[in-house]
Amino acid sequence: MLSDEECLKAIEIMGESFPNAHSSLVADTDFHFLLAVIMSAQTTDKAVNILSPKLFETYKTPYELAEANVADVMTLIKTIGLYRNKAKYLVACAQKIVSDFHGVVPQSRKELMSLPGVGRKTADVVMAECFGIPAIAVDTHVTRVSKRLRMVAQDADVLKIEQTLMKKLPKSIWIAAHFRMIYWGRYQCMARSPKCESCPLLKMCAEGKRRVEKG
DNA sequence: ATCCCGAGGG
DNA sequence: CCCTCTGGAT
Repeated sequence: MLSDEECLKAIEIMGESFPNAHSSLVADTDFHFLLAVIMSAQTTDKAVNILSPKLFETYKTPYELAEANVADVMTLIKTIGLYRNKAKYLVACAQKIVSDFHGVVPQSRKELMSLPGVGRKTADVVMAECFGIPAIAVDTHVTRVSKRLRMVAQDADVLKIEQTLMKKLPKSIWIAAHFRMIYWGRYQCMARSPKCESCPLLKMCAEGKRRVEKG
C-alpha cells in the first residue's frame, strides 16, 4: 500500500497531466446537473451530453418533469444504456424534489440519497460540483486507479475506498483528486489497455510494473 | 447476486 | 466480436 505522502504525490503528478480536470457533464442548473449525473451511470458523459440539451429544454424545472410521461422521457434518453430504469428515476426524482424539498435540490448526502436513482456516488458528485462540499465520489475509474496504484486494498468495496482515500488525502484536495483520478482512468489508466509504458506514475505503480514486466 | 442496456472503441 | 462507460435498486 502507498503511504499517505505517496498517494498525495501521485495525485499531484496526475494534476500535471490534467491541470484543470472538472466535470465534463454539461448542465445549466443544479437540478439539470443532478439529472445528468443520474443518467451517467455506466454510460459515458459524452453520450449524456448529446441528449441532455433537448431533455433539459423540454423539462426546465422539477415541477415540469414531475408531470412528465415516463414513456416520453424514455424516448428522449433512448440512446444511453439502462434508459428504462433511468427514465423512471428521473421522473420519480423530480416528483420527490417537488413533494419533499420545495422544488430545490437538497444539499446533504442523506437527503440526496433519499432520491430515486441517487446512491452514494451520485450524491457525492452533486455535493462537490453544485455545493462545493468536499467529497470523493468513487466510480469505476476511481476504483480501478486507486486499486492499481495500491492506494487502497485490492478487496475494498466502494465505501471502504472512499473512506481510505479521505483518510489519506487532505480535505482541501478531495474534489480535485476525484476529477484527476477520473481523467487518469479515462485517458491514461484505462480499464482495458492502460498506457503503462509511458505512464508518469509507473515507478510507484505496482500494477503498472507487473504489466510492463509481463509484456 | 442479479438485472438493466445503447453506443463507441479495440 | 467483446469490453467498457463517473451505478443503483431489488
